[in-house]
Amino acid sequence: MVIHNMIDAEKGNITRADKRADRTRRKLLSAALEVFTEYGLDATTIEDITQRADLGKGTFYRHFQDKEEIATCLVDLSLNELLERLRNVGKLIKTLPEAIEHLLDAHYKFFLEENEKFILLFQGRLLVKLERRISEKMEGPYERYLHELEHLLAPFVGEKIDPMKIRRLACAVAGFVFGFFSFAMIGMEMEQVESSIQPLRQSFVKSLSSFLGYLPETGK
Amino acid sequence: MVIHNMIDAEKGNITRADKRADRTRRKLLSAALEVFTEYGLDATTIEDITQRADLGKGTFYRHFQDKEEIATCLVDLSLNELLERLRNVGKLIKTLPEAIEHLLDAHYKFFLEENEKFILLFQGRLLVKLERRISEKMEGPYERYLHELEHLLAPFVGEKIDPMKIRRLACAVAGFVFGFFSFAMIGMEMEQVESSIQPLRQSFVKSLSSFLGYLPETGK
Amino acid sequence: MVIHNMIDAEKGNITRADKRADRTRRKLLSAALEVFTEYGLDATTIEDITQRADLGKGTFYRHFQDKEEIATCLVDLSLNELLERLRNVGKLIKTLPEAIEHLLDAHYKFFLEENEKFILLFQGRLLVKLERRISEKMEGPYERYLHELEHLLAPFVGEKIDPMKIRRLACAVAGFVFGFFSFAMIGMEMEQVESSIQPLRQSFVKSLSSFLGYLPETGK
Amino acid sequence: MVIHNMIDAEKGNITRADKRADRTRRKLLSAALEVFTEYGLDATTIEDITQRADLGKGTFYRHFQDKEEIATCLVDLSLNELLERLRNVGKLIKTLPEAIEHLLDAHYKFFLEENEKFILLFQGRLLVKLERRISEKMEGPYERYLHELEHLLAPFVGEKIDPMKIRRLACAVAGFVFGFFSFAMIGMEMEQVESSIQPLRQSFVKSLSSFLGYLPETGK
DNA sequence: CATGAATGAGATTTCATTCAT
DNA sequence: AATGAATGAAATCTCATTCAT
Repeated sequence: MVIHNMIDAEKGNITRADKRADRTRRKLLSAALEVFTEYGLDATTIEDITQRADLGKGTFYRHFQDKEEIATCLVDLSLNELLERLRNVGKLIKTLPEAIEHLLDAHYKFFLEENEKFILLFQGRLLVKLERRISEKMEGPYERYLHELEHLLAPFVGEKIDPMKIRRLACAVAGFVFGFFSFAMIGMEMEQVESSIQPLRQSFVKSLSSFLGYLPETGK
Repeated sequence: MVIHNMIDAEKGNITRADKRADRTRRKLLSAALEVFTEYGLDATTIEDITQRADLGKGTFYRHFQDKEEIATCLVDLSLNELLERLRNVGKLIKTLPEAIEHLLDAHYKFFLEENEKFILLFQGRLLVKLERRISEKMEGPYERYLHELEHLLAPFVGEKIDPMKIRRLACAVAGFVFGFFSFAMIGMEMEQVESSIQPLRQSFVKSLSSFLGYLPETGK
Repeated sequence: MVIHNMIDAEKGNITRADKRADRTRRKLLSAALEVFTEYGLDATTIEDITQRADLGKGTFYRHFQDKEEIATCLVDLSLNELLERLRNVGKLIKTLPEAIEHLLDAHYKFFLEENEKFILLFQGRLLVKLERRISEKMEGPYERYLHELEHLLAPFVGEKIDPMKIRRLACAVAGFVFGFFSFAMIGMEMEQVESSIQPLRQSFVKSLSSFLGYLPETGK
Repeated sequence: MVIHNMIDAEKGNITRADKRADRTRRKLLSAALEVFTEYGLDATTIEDITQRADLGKGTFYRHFQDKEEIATCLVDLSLNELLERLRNVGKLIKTLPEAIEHLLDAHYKFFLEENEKFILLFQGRLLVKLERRISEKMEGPYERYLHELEHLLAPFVGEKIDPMKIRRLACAVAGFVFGFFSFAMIGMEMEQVESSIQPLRQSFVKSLSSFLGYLPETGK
């Protein structure tokens, strides 16, 4: 640590080396997302990742401890991105059906646009219940995601509502979108998936709203 | 197969050796289901399976080519079991809502009773989109399952209905149950899952029925 | 486990497979001793060992967890062999000088005959103070060896003697033989080592005896 | 080395850069001694050294070719330090027992005061017999050390004495101190080691003196 | 038919060394 | 002169698969 760098550090400056390392880290993450989607989390080797990133094998270990860590990191990033969209309510939302509709919309748009991230999240979901060691790190993000879903729905539900009911609602929303997508991907082409979800979404919104005791007349 | 056995076979006799082999095969399948559920399909080794089955490692290869084969076999068996229940309509069903309700019921009862099989099927689902090599064998059963779902729903839908709509319906049913379960398993205890799905199911039935243009008054 | 084997097990029989495994284990141990002596504990790779033993790389891991384990095992075996010789007092020993002489003799004969084992034990000695993780397993044998030395010397020392003094004596005996050998091996040819230790031994015996307050006249 | 520095060098000047480089080199040596003692020569990585020295990894290679070189360098420095003490005879020494006593004293004081250096020298000793590649560089210092020991002892021994006997004596002195320390470190606390060597030393002096035919009466 | 010891291909992981800054 | 990110050779280790018994 020469004085020059110390000054940098004090200033909170980012050195050139830091920038380079950051670029490398991003290259690894993006390569990993690609190959995880193509070959599957388990089937992917570290070398698959570094080769795709056009980096040396050893470089991976400078940035991540193991495959698990990069996977958890990607799941976290992807869920954050998804949550960002969920939070980002464009038009004014006043009623519960509107809220549910927005959440479903945001999900399926995200999954359609970021197909790779959907596949990653779907795979990550699976690991949560298996391999105890991983789930500790991995379960966190999904828990957080579910909580946030509840948090986004809560304001549109009467305060007297059983919190358990909101949790069910959140599971239903998340489960429906993930599940439908996962099966639609077997039975249909990508374009069909897109056009299929639209009409289903509407009836799903209605049924979930009424499940929470929503009466269209009153708006509550 | 010595000549002795061939003669037996010709006679249609089942030798003692055959019975023993069959018992061994079943032990392997049941052990595999257990460990696949505990450690995950990929993380499970052949030795995990044979150890759980209290058999020698070599024995595995006498009955299955590799892990893939036993996994596909288990998926197939489990889906058959599920389909058996779906087909097995107890009470008289006349309307579409009744049909959907029955399917949802049968699914979630199966998943609750046979939790291990749900986890297996969920894992298998995943592989279909990944690891090209496996999916060839694995995709079949899921396709068949989806077809059968459509087949079971078709009679309750007007003939003029777009077949695509039925496919969507099947995906929605399958997706909803799989997805809801998968998320419910993070957010709730097993007993809560059970009590949670009940009320949701009803509103889901309604929304899917209306999606297919079902009018309660007419019963069509 | 077929009935046949169960009977074997009950009888305490050793199956043919067991015998084969045992032969392999011994091959590994003997190969490891060789290469550890030639290249050094640290410089030796697992493959060096298996190649020397003319076995597959994987075979090593059937029998030992890692290099550490096989090294500790060898140290243990070698120390046992050495201790066996120490215990095995041929001629009648009545006085302390005779006892010390016997111990020194037994040591240096062992080291001359089993040069490889000396080098191994010397290397192992080193590890005890380093790499905490290893020392836990490795320290045991050397402790035991030191204790046994004390145990062998005790009867020839008056009971009133401070136990600390016996410990010092044991350290002196062990230290002298190990140390002298280690330096003699730099400065001399093997034959010279042999002829060198003889005269030194005698004066060493005398000095150690007198250190413990032994008076030649009284025999105590 | 830019021209500017060359001119300085010609002038015999020491530039600021030179001083800085020297400080860095010393930091590396002292860090290496520490970690070699803690983790062992082989287990230590270059990064362990530079991290301890709070320097960049690349800096190491500016000062030393590899781990071997810094290790050999440290062994050499430590042996020089030890030899310096051996040469530095405080009080007048006239007889062989006095000479031996002084040498033993100097050794064990050095080892007690500079415990790290003892561990290093002990490790280095080991490498001499192993790892052919290293020993070439490493053997030198130990040879030199042994020679110097002989050289220091020679004047107190009759000229007619077989030079082989002196070599044995040197080996015995070095071996005893190294060996005793190494075992004492297992069996005792550091303070005990200190108090233990004192009485042993005296009887050892006597035995070695008489081994060389020294008769107390004559002083020769 | 059942066994489990042996195998080696291939994955993970470490670390000495280089090099652009 | 000092740095530390990147590298890939070489080590460790796992596990599907074979095969003699």
